[in-house]
Amino acid sequence: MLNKPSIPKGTRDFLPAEMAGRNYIFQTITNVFSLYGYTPIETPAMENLSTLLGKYGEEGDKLLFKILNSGDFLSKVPSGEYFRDSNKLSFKICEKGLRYDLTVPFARFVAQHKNSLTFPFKRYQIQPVWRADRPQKGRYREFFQCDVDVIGSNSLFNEIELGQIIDDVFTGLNVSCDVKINNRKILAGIVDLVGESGKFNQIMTAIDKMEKAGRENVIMELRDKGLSSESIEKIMSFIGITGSNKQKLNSLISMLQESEAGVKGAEEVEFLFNNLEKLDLQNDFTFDVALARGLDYYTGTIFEVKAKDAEIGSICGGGRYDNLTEMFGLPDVSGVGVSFGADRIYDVMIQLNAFPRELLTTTKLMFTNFGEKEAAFSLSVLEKVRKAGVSAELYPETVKMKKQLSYAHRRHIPFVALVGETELKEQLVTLKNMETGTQEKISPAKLIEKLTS
RNA sequence: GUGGAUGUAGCUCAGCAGGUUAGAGCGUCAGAUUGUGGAUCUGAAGGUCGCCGGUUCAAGUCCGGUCUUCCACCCCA
Repeated sequence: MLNKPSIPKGTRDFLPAEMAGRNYIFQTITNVFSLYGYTPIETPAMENLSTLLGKYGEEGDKLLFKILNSGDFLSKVPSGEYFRDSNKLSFKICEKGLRYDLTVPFARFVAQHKNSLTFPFKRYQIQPVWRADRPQKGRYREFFQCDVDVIGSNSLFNEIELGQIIDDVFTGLNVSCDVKINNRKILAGIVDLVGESGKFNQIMTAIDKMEKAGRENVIMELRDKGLSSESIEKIMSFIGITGSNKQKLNSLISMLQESEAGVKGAEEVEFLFNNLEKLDLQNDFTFDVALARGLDYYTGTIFEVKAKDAEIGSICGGGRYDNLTEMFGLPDVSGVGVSFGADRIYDVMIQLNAFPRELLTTTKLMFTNFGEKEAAFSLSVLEKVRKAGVSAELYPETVKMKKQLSYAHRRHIPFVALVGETELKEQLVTLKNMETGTQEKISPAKLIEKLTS
């Protein structure tokens, strides 16, 4: 029995119409990346599991796709306990995994190739990543990330540049966004002042839900995690701060006086905003104390971008990581970068109808096919048209005009050249404008002139 | 990973309390004096009712399982 063809949960095929949109996004993004001097790299789809594990937090480890060892993978596993714990067993029989993001493989790449790189190293990387998450709208198991990172520089000018890149990309894509910025040092300072440093990660994931779940739920979650009422109240007084970016920063700096890290973080954010303000940015940049982000490796600035007019999670996110390459044997190299989620950006742009109409057009001119002799003449004109840089094609079969024109119509081909018996005799073509419906009989030279002007 | 929904023609959905040939709209294809699309009219094709199993004389309709998609949680692009 033949089963219906299918693909794994959370993966997708892309039709030509979808690829047009996706490539438009990739092109816009790469153009911006190279405009700022970033160069591309690629890394393998799979990494050694040891490279991936322990970088994304407990939750992240669970979401890694593991790859079963080849050959007789059970032969080396001691019998007994391993066969009662599938999680434990999985690490025994899987040495490789699919990458979960592009940042960790990048850190590995930098540590591995440090001698061939020039620092500060600016790279971009556009490749798919995989997460064994349960799929939902805007959440896939295979999706593309477009990463830009600078590594080997502590300067906050890198952060400013990333802010500009974010602004340029989304302006170019015609999607208006809220760009939220915070700094992990501020959060560390807060947790420190509260005296709950041991619960840093737990507190992070709780307060990250401020916007989505609301104040009450965050308080409840913190209580569930064993924080005292005083601690909770103190935390809430920090993350509940309101006002303009400047006002929030000012009050925060005074509240954080006792924490060196906290003040440092606030000053970094202040520096960032002071500089961003001077730039001509199209999107909204706001300082959000409740922005935490789940990934373990962030240590400084963190970014998160949401589309203003669409219901979907974040479409871009990132931050600074001071110790990631250290895990691969290269200490004291700080990096910062952001990742654009191409698939979600695509979904947003579909929702907002933000794709330019011309995307649908692949061929500008189609020659109709009236018969062998006429088509042969069309072929000679076609050659010249293409040499002039106009994408054009000949309808391959001699079928009814109705069918040929309807084909052109459906493919959004804007011009059709009708070459029939009379045109062949006169060595002319009838150029039809498919939008207005008007047509005129002109020479091949004139045709090219019209289409290239 | 936890909890909850969904699944009927290419698409969006109907299908009355289980009962004979499963419907509509849109789309597709073919025609409306043989060189003209997007409008109209006529007609046609197209469905293992997600899949497997069970209950029943009888299941798209009930039950169980499974897969998919979606929603919440978790987390994130």
